[in-house]
Amino acid sequence: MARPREFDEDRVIEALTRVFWEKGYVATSMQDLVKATGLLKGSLYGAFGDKKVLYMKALAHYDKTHIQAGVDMLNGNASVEQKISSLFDMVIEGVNKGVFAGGCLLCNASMEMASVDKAVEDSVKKTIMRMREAVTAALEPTINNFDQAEALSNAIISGYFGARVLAKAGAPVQMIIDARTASLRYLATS
Amino acid sequence: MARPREFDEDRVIEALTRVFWEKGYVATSMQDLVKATGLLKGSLYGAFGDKKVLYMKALAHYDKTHIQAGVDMLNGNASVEQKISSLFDMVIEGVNKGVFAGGCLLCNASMEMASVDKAVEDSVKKTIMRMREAVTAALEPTINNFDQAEALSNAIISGYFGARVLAKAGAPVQMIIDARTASLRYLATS
DNA sequence: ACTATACTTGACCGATTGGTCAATAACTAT
DNA sequence: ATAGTTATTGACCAATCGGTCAAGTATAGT
Repeated sequence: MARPREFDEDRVIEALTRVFWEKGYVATSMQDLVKATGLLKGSLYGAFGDKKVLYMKALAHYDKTHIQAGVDMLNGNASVEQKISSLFDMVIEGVNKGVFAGGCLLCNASMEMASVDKAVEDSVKKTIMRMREAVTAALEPTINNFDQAEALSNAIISGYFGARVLAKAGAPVQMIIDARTASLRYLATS
Repeated sequence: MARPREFDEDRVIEALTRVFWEKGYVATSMQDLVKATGLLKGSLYGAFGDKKVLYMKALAHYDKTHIQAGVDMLNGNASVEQKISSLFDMVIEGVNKGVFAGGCLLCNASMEMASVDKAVEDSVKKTIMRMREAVTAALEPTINNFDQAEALSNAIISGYFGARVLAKAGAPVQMIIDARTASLRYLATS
C-alpha cells in the first residue's frame, strides 16, 4: 500500500532520549537529533511531530526503561533495606560510570521544563507518583501503616532527587552516601 | 575623565539574576536581558562581557543574597530544630509565593550547566560546600562529633535539594513537608 | 504494469541567536 | 574651551534556530 519505514522506531526514540538526557530540551537542536538518529529533519517531523513531541516521546521512553527498572527493583524480593540502598546506589553508579554526570532525565525535565510546559509537568508528576507508589509498597511490609509508609517514601524520594542534583554538581560522593545512610537509618527507626 | 555610567550596576545584576533564575541559561536570550535590564546589548557587553560572564555574575549575586540569607539564618541563634525546619520552609514558601515554582538558581545551575561548563561547576560546588559548612556548624552544638555532624548535614542538604526538584515538578507539598519531618527526625535520633 | 499511498530527501524559509562596531554623546582634568 | 576617555546607541553580522514542502522513491494491492 505504501512505502515502508526504513528505520527502527525504538532505536530512533532511544537515540532521541540520549540526546535530550544529556543536553536538555532547549540546548538540543534539531540538528543534534538528526545527527543522533541518522534520520533527516523531514522524516523526524513526518514520523513523530515537532521538537516538543519528540521530547515527550523521550520522556515516555525514559519512563518505560530507566524508571521502570527502578520500579521493578522495588517490586522485587530483596529486603527493604537492600531496595532503598539500591535506589541511591543507582545514582552513585551513574556518577562512577559517567552517565551524563549521574543525571536523570526525569529530574532534568522537572527543573528545566515542568514550570514552563504543562504537558511536561503532568508527565513528570505522574512518573514521580509512580516512583512514590513503588517505594511506599516496598516499605509497607515493614511499616504496615500506609500513611506512615507514604510519608517515609516521600522523604526517601526527596533524598534521592537531591542526590541527583548533588551528582550533577560534581559534589563529593560521600554526600550521596550519607543521604543513603540517613534514609536507611530513618527506615530502621520507623 | 570620562563619561559616567548611566545605570546602577547592582540593579542591573539583580535583573539579570531574575531572568536567569526563571528561564535558565540557554533559554535566556540576550534580548530577554536587554528587556529586563533596560540596557542595550552593547552596554551589557561593554560593561560586563558575554552571556556566560553575565550568568556567572548572576550566580555570584544569587549566592551573595539568597544563599547568604540561608547561611545567616543557620548562623543565627534559633534552635537547631528551628534552623533545619526553616531550610525546608524556604522551599514551601517559594512554592506558595510562586517564586519561579519554588526553584533555586543554584539547583538550576547544577542541573543545566554544571556538567557542561567547568566555571559553573566550580561555582556551584563552592556554594554547596558553603551551605554544607553552615548546616554542619548549626548541627555541631547538638551532635558535637564533627564527622557525624557533617554526615547528617550531607543528608539534610540532599533532602533540601530534592525538595527543590519536587517543588519545580509541582509535586504535592506534603512530599516536601515529609522531607522536612524526616530531617528533623534524623536530628532527634542522632 | 499501473495506481494509490506513505516515506525520504535536501533545498529552502523567516525569525532569532550571540556578538561586533563605528558613530555619537557625556563627562573630567587641564 | 579643549582634549582625552569612556558610555551609549542602533545598525549590522554570520550562523543557527525550528519548521516546511515539493520532488523523488519504494512499496502493496489491483
